[in-house]
Amino acid sequence: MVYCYLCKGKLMAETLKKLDDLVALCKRRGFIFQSSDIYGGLASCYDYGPLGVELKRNVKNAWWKSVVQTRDDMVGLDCSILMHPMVWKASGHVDKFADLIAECKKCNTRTRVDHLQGVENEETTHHEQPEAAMAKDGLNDKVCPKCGTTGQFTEPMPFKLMFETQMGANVDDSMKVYLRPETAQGIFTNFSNVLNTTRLKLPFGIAQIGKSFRNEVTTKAFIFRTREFEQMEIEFFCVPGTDEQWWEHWKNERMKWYLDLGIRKENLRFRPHADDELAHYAKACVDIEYLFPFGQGDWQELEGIANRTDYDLRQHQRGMRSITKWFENGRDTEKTPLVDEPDDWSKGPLSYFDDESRKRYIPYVIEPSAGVDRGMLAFLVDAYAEEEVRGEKRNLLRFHPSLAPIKAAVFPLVKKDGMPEKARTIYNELRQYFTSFYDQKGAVGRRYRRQDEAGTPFCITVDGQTAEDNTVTIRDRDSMEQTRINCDKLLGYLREKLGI
RNA sequence: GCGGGCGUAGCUCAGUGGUAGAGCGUCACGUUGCCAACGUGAAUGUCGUGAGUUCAAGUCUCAUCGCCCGCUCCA
Repeated sequence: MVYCYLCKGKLMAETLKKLDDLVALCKRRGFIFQSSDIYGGLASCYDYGPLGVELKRNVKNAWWKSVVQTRDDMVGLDCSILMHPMVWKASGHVDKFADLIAECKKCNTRTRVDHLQGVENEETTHHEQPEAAMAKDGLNDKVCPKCGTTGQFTEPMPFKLMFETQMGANVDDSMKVYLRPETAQGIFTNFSNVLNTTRLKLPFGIAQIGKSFRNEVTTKAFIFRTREFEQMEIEFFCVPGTDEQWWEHWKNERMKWYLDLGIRKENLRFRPHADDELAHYAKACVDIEYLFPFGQGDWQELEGIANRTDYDLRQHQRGMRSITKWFENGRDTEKTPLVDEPDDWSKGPLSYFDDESRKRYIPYVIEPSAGVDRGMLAFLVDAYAEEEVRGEKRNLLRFHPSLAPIKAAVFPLVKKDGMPEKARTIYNELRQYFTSFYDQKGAVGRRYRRQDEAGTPFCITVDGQTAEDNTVTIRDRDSMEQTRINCDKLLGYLREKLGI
């Protein structure tokens, strides 16, 4: 009858059927608000409210603890959002994030030019030659994937997928810079810094959590795909040849993380990328997907685990050597080509010297890259439940204790006989160890239900018996059952149950 | 960007050209003896925004912003 996040016991209650119900709850309880709400909102931007910010922080902390604090082979990093524009040239984003899109005049469907199927040639519309792709003639033999009409396309138009801004207050003398479209590149550019300061040896990884920005063509479904979003990324550097086993390692580690935090197994799956779907840098990639309640139910990516090989470090070696060219081109990043890779690239400035094999090489990289916001959405969706209790509906969020925004709420049963004072004393002690909440207003039943909707695992109630034997009741969110415990043992009991 | 739906109190929604509403929630006081109790009272509205038509617009028209669904897109 009772669902248990530890044993994955059967869930009797109704789960979330449509996103709307969750959106309403998020607003009602202060998890997530529309950005700039009083101005009519700004599309696909969201703000995290009092409960949401706690949940989001808990998600990030759980990740950090899992991949950094409890491992010997991982360290953390926090890079700036603005980076040297040539970073994005080297990574390929400046070129690849300027997609060309053409619109079918017949059905108004927009399609990426390089995705259009034609009669012949496969690479003519590749990004390296935007001018060639721009030629409208090149689309005359292309077929619209929607309506099947041939050659009825508008001029290809470039889509800028990176946010641009200027650095320097003097507009005439300012430089175009980009808001990072991923946190990964900050890790690559600090690879040698970390190597030189930590005495780490391969294999080791660097983790980072932070905001990234992408001008997505379309956004989707509440906080699932937004243009400003937060990432949790790992770049795990390993000896070439061991990359496949480390890829397997991280695949399993990351899936386990979601399961350990209470997401139901049947709502998670791996989805390997097909060869033609792989990004330009990747040798292999698998997504961890969650069954979201968009529409009729939709498997969508939570996280991708990619084998990036030695692509990025090699690219940055080229980028480093292209800086002179960049100055010569008047700091025009788009017009500065990367210099060619020398023959001895494996001994370059971002290479690694292996003491055991006495060899120098560029490490391979496994990248588990997760979206904080969409992960949070998955935790919310999976925790959402509606139950019927004595003919009344009970809404609750069955968060794993370590994710719950509030760990414990403390109530006096009624507002008299010294109960509020005792309850406050308990509250003041608990709040030093974890987020706690005090409430004395209205009927105790109502207070319990309010905490159910916030996902608070435990409610502690001071009642008439407390004055006699110093015991209080602990009410469990999921089972609604109460147990009595001595106040002296309360903190220890809760810390054990909460894993804190 | 296309097509469909929607936007009225914190939430869910009613209101088809003539005084801005309900339920729930919130707050105060009273009551209280463990699951959204009860009584009394109270606060809360740019009717998404801006124009237009009209004696009169939440209601009709146009534009615009936002959300949901389906496409498209998601290196």
